[in-house]
Amino acid sequence: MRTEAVEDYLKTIYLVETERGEVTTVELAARMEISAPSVTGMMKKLAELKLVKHEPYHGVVLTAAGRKIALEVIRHHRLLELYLAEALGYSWDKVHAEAEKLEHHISEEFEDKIAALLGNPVTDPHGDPIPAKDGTIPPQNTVRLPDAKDGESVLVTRVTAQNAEQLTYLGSLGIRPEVSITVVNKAPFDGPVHLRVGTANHHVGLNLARQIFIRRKTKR
Amino acid sequence: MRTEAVEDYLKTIYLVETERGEVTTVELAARMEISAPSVTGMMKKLAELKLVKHEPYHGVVLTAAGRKIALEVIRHHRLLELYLAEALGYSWDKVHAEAEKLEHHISEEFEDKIAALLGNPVTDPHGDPIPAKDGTIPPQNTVRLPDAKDGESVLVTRVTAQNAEQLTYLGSLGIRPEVSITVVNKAPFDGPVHLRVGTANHHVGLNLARQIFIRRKTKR
DNA sequence: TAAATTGTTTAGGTTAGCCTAAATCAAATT
DNA sequence: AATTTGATTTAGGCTAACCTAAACAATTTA
Repeated sequence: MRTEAVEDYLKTIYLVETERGEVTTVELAARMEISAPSVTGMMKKLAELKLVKHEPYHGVVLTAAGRKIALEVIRHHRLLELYLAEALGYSWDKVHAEAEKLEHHISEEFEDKIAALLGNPVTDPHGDPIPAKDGTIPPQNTVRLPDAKDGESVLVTRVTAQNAEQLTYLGSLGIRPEVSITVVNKAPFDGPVHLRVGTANHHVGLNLARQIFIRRKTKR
Repeated sequence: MRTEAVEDYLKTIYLVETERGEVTTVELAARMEISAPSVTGMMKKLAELKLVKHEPYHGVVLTAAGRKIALEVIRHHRLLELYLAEALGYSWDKVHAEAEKLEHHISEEFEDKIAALLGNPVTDPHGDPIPAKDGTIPPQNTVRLPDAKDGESVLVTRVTAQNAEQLTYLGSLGIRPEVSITVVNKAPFDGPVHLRVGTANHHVGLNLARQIFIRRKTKR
C-alpha cells in the first residue's frame, strides 16, 4: 500500500542514498525523527512490498519500483516549492514545510498543471534539481563554495541548507541561487569563508559554506 | 486531536445539520461511506473532545468549538475549489475531488494567500458560500429552480449537485452560476423542467432541477 | 583476542480508525 | 399492548504506524 509514511520513507532513503551512498537504520531514524526499531519495522514492510532490498544489519537499497515512487514524491515536493515561491510569493525559507505536507496529496493533474505553468522547470528555489516525469534528473553541479579559489568570482547554483533559520540567514546576506559572489579568502584551520556579495562583506562558517554550491564563471 | 478523520466528520456533520436540521448516525454513515458502528465510535470520541453533543440514540449537535473547525475546513475546501478553477484552469466537475484531499493539509498562510489572490471571494465555482475567517457566512439564496414561475427569466446562483457526472452534464447544457436561463414550463406530475439557455431548449429532471438555485431578475 | 561500544533487530505494547456480528432501543404497526 | 421493523450501540477484531526495553550482532578499542 502506498501510504504517506511509505512515501516519506522512500523519499528519505533516496536522498540518503544519493548523498551518503549507503542507507543505515540510524541515519533514517535521525532524519525522520522516528525511533530505530520503527525504522527496522518499516524496512521489513518495504522489503515485502519489493520497494527496497533489506540486508539485515547491513542497510537498505531501493529497487527500481521504490526509486520510481521516491522520485515522484521528490518531483512533487520541488515543483510545489517553486510554485509556492513563484505563484504565491512564499519566501524560500517557508516553501519546504508547506511542500512537505502537500507533496503526498496532489493529483497527477495538479502536478502537470503547475509544471506547465512554471514552464517545466528543472530546479526549485534552493537550486535542487526537479526530477522529470520519466525519472531523469537534470545534471548536477557539485562544486562546493569552500572548493573555490581565493579571489574567484562565482555563481551560486544551489543551497542545500535544510532548516528555515539557516535559509533566512543566508537570504538576509543575499546568498541564493543565481546570485554572483566573490570568494575573498578562506581562513585557515577550518575557518570561515570570507566572501563579498555586491559591496557587502560576510564571513560564513565552514559548515554553512559547504552547503552552498557554486559554478565557476565562464570566461568571456 | 485534530486528525483528518475528525475534520471530515465535523465538516459532514455541519453540512447535514444545515441541510437536514438533524444529524443521524445512518445519514453520516451513508454520506461518508463508513459503517454505522464506526460513526457511533467517532461520535463518542468527538463528544469527549467537546466538539459535539451526543445524545445516544438521538443524534448529534455541533458545539461552538466543533462548528469553528467545520467552518475552517469548509472555507479551505471552497477557497481551494475556486483557486483550482481560477488559477489552474480546473473544470468545475474536477475541483471537488482535488479540494477534498488538500483541504486538510494547507496552512493558514496558504489559505490567506489564495484568498487574497482571489480578492476574498464569497462563493466557490458551484455558487456555494465561502465562510469568512470569523465564521460568518454570506447570505444564502434559497429559491430552487422548480419554484420559479413559468416563463420567468432567472439567474443561476448555485448548483448543489454533488457528483462529477451531474456537473459535467449541467455544464454541457451551459447551466452554471452567473448564467441567465428562462423557465419555459414545468411538466405536471413531477415532470421535467423545460428551460431555455440562450437559444437552446433543455428538459431537466426534477431531482436535478431541485439542485439548481436561482435569483429572480431585478426589474429595470 | 577479549571486552566494550555502537548499531540493529526482536518482543511486546499503544492509538487511531476502520470492520462485522450481535444486542438493544425507539418508533411504527397491528 | 404486543410485535415488528429500523436505527443505533456494544462487543470483539484488524491494520498501520508508532513507541520503549531488552536482546543480539558487528565493529572498534584495549
